[in-house]
Amino acid sequence: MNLFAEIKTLVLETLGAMAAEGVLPGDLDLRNVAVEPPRDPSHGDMATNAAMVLAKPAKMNPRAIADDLAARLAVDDRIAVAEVAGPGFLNLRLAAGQWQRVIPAVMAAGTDFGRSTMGGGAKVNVEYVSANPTGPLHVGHTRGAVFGDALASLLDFAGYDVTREYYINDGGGQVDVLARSVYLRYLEAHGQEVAFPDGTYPGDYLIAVGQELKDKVGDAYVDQPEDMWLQDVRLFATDAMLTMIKGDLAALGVTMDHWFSEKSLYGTGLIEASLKALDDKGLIYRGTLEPPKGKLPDDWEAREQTLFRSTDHGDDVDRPVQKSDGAWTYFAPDIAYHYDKIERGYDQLIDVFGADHGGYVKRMKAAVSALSDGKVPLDVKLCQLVKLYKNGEPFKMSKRAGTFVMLRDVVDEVGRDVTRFMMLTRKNDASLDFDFDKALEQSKDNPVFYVQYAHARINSVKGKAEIPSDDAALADVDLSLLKHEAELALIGKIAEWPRLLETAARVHEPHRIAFYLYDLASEFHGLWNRGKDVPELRFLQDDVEETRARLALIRACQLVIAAGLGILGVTPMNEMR
RNA sequence: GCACCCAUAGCUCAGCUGGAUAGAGCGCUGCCCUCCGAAGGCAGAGGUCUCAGGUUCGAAUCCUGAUGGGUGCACCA
Repeated sequence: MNLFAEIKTLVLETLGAMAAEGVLPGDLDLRNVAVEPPRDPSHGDMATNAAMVLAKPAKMNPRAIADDLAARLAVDDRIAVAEVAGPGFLNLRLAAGQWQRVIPAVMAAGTDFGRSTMGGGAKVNVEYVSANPTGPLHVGHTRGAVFGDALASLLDFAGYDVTREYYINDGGGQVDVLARSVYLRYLEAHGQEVAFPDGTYPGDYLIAVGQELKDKVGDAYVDQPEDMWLQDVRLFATDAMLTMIKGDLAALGVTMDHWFSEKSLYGTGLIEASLKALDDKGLIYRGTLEPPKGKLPDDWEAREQTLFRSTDHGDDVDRPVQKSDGAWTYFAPDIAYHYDKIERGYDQLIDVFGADHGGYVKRMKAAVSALSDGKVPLDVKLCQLVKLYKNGEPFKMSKRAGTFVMLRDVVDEVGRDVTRFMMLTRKNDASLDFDFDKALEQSKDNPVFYVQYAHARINSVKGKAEIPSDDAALADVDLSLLKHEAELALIGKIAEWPRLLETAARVHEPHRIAFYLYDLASEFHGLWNRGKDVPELRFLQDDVEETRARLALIRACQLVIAAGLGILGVTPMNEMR
């Protein structure tokens, strides 16, 4: 149940009736008509801008429309008062008992309350993480992993058919580097002294892989030429890295539906097919790019290449798909990969990248637009970097010194739930400060704790109640007993959930859920605190019926918290002592 | 030089795709804490939403330009 949607439907139907009677023109665009909570509660329960939005196209005075609409809406049982304010706002006050209806609706739906059909089962592919298979995941990947995973869950909750996907960059030169690095560790396992020249990965995590390679092949590759072992070691090493990455993701609670290998694009004709699809649209040509403006790279020289006319689809310059020696650029397999996604029948594509990949957004969108004839939208979400702190002091990390903070380090330190929630306490395109100490602090300034605490506290109250407090026992409470302004404020917040969820899903912003949960928890704690000064507001009363009504209220609150945390991938806590 | 992202309270940030008197936490000031969980509570001060134009009934939100910060910019993945 979504009260806002219900009332909006009522408004739209009423406008339709007015059009049918000739009071309003028949061909009005109603898409901008909104029914929203007013910023100032004294304005009523809901407000609609209908009269103001329609005044101009209808060539009518907004107040005239509003007056007529108000009179008609007031007839409905659910509306107590409809009054025109300001230039033509229509403020609605709902009849007694309307808000309270949300509570049995939550109780009946449980943590499925707020599930939406807005997605209509449309197929959406969310690609995230996609880190190179050359080492364990670090903090930067962690944010992308949490963001992508929560976004996928959010879309699922909103009625989309979601696929979570990881693109394995196992086709390029960096896996050769990985293989050589593992080979050095392999020699080391055989007792040789080795040095790690520039362009190899010196990380300790490869020691075990070198040992495993030794266990598998013995000394067969020792002192052998590279072309004899490279191919096999490459396979062995990327497998080991993928196992490691999957383990890292599992520690975060992330499970992919599909792992797509870049390597699988080669030799299968997929790259050729995707480029032919572009060629058939006249978007591939041989040409020479203009040198970039500003300062030229020292070794710049004009070269004829095979180019994709991405400027036809919104890019700034055309992009090479083939190097001058005929080999593919990295962009070519990316085109083929997205071509494959389109061919697999997705209605929408979402890519989650690190902010440092912002430069590729336009060309990827151009490719998808061209390949799908503009039919499949691609949304690219960029995640800004995470700055680590400890005790308020910046926690330095340096790639050079190898003191990179890994996903495992974070999860081991603060736990999966805290990691996930904290990663969503900021909009994806804003950088995020992550303080190891604050993340574990049990106080109001720690949003994870504050939300979890609300959930646990509700459990505590239920335990203290001396009457049955399970959901079945609370199914028939007298909701008219919930009438205090502080109780109605909590009910109102609960009622916002379905609406908030759809907004978050529409704009692909899971952080809105984290902020909402904080607000909801805050509303609950506020009601609790009111009970200090106003004993009649305490949840447990001598009067059984009053107690039951309040238990139902806070149970509904608890269920929405659990539903929201579920989307974020955070486990609700029943006890935090 | 170009593109993208960002600019909101002293600090860190929200702001429901254009709505009414711009919000929260921290910090600050004052009061309160024998009470269902005080790992606090209540109240208050604090803003030309970077600047200048524009669009309209109405702009923190959309457009243009400027300033300041971040990121990326021919065959590297």
